[in-house]
Amino acid sequence: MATAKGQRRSTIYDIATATGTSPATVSMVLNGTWQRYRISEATATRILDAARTIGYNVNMKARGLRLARSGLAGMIMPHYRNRFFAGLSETFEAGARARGFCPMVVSTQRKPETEREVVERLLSHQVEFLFIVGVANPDPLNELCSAANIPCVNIDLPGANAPSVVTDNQGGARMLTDILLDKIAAPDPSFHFLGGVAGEYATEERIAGFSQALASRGIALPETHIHRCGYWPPTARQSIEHLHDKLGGLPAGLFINSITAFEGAVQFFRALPPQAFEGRFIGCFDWDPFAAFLPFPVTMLRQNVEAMIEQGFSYIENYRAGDHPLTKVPPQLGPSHVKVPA
Amino acid sequence: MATAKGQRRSTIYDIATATGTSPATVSMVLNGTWQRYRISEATATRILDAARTIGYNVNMKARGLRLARSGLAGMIMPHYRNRFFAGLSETFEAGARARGFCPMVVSTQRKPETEREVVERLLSHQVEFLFIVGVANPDPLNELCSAANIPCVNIDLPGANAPSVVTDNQGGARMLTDILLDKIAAPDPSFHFLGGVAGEYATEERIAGFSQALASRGIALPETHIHRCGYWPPTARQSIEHLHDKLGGLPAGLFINSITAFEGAVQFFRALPPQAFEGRFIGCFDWDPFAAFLPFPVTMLRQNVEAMIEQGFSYIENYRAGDHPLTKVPPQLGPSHVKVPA
DNA sequence: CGGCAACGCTAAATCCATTTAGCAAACCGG
DNA sequence: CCGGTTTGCTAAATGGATTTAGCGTTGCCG
Repeated sequence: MATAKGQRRSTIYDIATATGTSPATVSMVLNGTWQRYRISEATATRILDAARTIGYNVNMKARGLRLARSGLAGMIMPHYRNRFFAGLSETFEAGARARGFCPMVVSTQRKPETEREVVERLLSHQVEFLFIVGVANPDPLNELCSAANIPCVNIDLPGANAPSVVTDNQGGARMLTDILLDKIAAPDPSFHFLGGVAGEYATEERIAGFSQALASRGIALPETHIHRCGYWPPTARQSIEHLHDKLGGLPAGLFINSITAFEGAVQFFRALPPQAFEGRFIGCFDWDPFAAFLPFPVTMLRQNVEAMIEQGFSYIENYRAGDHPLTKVPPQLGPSHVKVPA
Repeated sequence: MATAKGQRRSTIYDIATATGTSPATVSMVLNGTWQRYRISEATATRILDAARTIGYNVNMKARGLRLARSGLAGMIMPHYRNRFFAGLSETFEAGARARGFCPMVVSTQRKPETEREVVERLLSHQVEFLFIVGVANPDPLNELCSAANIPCVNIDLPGANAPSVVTDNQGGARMLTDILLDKIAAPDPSFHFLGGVAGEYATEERIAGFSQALASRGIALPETHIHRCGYWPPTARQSIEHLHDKLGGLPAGLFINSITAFEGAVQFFRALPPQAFEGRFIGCFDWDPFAAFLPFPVTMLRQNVEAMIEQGFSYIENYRAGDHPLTKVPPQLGPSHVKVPA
């Protein structure tokens, strides 16, 4: 890296020399603790002026080393390519800044090896706490944190070894399914579930909620109505296409497990004529501003990003090692639901 | 729970004590430079083992302080709420990691004051270089960097005081307009431009390209066809609504300046019947997977995020103070264009 | 006028990792 | 068996900010 070999960045020693004082005095003045140490106002002003004119900026490396406080707040997450994750990181950043930290958010593309490496890096940079978002298996990462004695919380996917905050997947799925059911006139509608990974926490929780809502209205849910086709859009597309061909049309109710699977479904839907959607109702457990305006009725759930992050900070602030509670935050109806005309 | 000592994090001194060696030896072994310093293999293995069992992790604060190299790569950007910005940060992160840095991306919500504060913070954490993305006025930020002697590049919006990488807005707009023109049968179609801010770099460049494409086919472009209604969706919505009412329908060609303005337009479009779009062609200077599947024909341009970031790194790697080139990266047609049937 | 406090500031230790200079012991050739 | 080299390691300085202990003055009281 061909960094211009110019002049060194200025230090408190430079200021001390320039003002004929000592580094200790400069430090006290710049920290605002000078009154406590009986530095005269004249000296303080002189130092402050000098600092301003040479454009001094603390070296957090040195400061952090001395104080064992880095001022860094860490977060890892899969990516930023949907509103849920984008919202989580922006809310986290705002929260961290409000609390006097510098946020450090790194995306890991859902690769366990990258996740591990990034966590190790963040810990070696001495982040003071860590939010772990959307990680399939947070346990090894939680372990790294507790070995380093750094508080952490899991967001979106829970773990047994750290406090966790997740969306109320089951309750949300029940709510979404009930909304779809309310719209449907047919007596015994066929409902299908699309997307997600077998055995994965969020998927199974949502299937449970979906199933409960159907059961409470006496609607059967054969295992064949559940299509855990993953999250990758092309796979989801293929899956819905197969289903459509088999049924000779769309099912009356379709519950789509995530915005990513929805992206795949939309790619198939656009080939269908408008009447293919008559009497059919689609729900998606996620929200996106454009998806909300597609040419067929979709009810979207928005996960309560703000509440989730707030709860995460609250866990960090009241951190007790060995105590691993789990909070489930209810999702909300997406803006589209409100605006869609009946 | 591999922590031997519950409280403090372990240091090379701990390892030295545990293995009956000196901190210097430990440092050499852990850095892999021990062969060069003639440390015996037996000692090296002993130290490595000890490091592993107590779960040692370098303190980058101390290391960075000594080496004047933090290992941190900084980036600031407005937000992550669209594919362009999300793509920029993910590509940046991958590039930084590939080069051995720990990426530090912070969003600033387009607030100049936050931008300034965040840059100061990143500098005080000694980032080794800084990518400045989508900042209306990068000059004061570039100045902060050069005062701290830290290389920086501007991405998306250029500045006169640092190397800059932007999309070829003018060329891209010309290309997009030409595509729309090719589709239109009418002899003298009316073309409108929607979105963006008067005087803003990208907006004016795109208007210039738009205007050139029209001019080269002899199509008039009165100033009243250009609607710089900002980026906020509700304003864009209102603007397109007014236009529609005035014209008694949509214009033959509509060039929308950004995905955000497009979001507003879509909110209005959905109230229109399908035939309102017959013979009308819409282009958007941005790409989104859902927007690409709306029920009317949209041609979307995808900015070449990968090439932009690569060019940014190349500027950093060949950094020469005082040299401030500008690269314009051509955008590409969004995936939707390819798939849309004629 | 001696003693003590208040005042205004500084020296030096500390945080942890890196690296140069160099020490003691083993070893070798003659 | 002595001078010289090699081997294997350590002491100590360094980087920048913080903080405790303390030093020299002046001012005040008795």
